[in-house]
Amino acid sequence: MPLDIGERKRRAIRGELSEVALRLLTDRQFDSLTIDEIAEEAGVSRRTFFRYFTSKEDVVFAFLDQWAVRLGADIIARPADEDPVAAVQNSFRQLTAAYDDRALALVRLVRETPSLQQQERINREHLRISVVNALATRLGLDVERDMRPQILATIAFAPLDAAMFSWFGNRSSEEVGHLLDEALTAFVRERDAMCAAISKKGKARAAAIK
Amino acid sequence: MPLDIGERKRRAIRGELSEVALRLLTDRQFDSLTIDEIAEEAGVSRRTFFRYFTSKEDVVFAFLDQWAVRLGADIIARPADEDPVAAVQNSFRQLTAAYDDRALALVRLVRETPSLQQQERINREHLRISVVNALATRLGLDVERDMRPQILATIAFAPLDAAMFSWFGNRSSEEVGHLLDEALTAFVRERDAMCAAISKKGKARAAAIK
DNA sequence: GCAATGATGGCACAAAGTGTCATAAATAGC
DNA sequence: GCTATTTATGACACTTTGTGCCATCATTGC
Repeated sequence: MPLDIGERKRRAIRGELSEVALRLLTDRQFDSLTIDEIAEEAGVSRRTFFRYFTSKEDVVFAFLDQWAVRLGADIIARPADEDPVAAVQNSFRQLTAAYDDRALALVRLVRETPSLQQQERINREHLRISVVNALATRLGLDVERDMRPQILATIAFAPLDAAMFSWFGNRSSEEVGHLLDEALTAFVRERDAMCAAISKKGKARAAAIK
Repeated sequence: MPLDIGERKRRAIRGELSEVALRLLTDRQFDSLTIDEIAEEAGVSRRTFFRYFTSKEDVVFAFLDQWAVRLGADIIARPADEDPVAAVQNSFRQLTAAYDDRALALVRLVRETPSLQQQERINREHLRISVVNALATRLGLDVERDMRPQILATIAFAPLDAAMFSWFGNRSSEEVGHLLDEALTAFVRERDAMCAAISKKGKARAAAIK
């Protein structure tokens, strides 16, 4: 049974509302748009709006809904012998390829709206949690007791974070794909430097951390 | 001139307000506490409250005010030949040692209050940005153009994130210091595994990421 | 057809957060 | 010590968010 009818309808309305909101926002400040306005334009009541979205911020990110789910699935589906960090990064690359026009509108909004920056953080957190769970599955570890998936996910996400930070920050005019490339390059370089330092200093450094 | 008198006073009032708020919250839900109540208890008007805090969430984290600044300074002050990641982690260790009772009350609140979880995220982000800047200073890099400080900061923060995630999540009853130890152990293990994998597979893996 | 279930709209309401202005307090200059 | 100027506060009104509640309407099953 692929999505019962009710769920389909619900998704459609959510999509409709989010589309209306983004359209109204094309040349405006996020704060200046009220929910009453969105609701009226979409032909529903404000009360109904809040049955589909928990907050005004929520509606802007609606179209990223399924990302976390897909990313997790992709990671699990990767070849079992692939390095975990590489698996995450390759899966994520696929996902960013799906960025569409709405993403660009979104970036402008996020840049100039603190409350949307928060929402973006939540979004990324969801993505991260999804990655953590996927890695735990891959490695056969229990997320509740073992911190390794957490650690690996954070490390694998480092380039993504750097790229996003730049994109939503002072380099929003550049291609996100290009920024990600740059971040991955920096990642590889730092990782290799770190490894080189370790193999040289060895136990001395391990002791220093402790 | 160490802090003009006005700034001192301002800090004192902020501290007072935050203390009152935390006291009122000892056995209550965060949402059930109104700003009117805090203001009245502290003997100021609601309008004045909002001159010291930008939001209700803000007041809970007030006592962490200077952490980011201190952490950044600590990192810069570390021996120049110390490994960057180790420098961050050692500095952070010092900071967590300063966790006091208020931190425990805070954990309970954060656990059961979504809006505080957001604030906590923002807090951690500030900490991270502070680390990024400190690392850039240390390495003589420009944060605007070079992503390496970002990458390094994220990697160095991985154990912290893991520890915090557990602490604010399902292991809030344990010592945060202990959780951090555990995270650092996991970090070292994964880092070493990563390095070992690289030195073995070498270029094959670098190509796979690309 | 009819009953039950669920979605919607309208209303009222609490609370957050902001603009504005009058007043009180602190500070500087003389 | 007195006045002028700046700065913090309080009071009030206002917009908006988000929620509880209930009557109404549509959908579905029988």
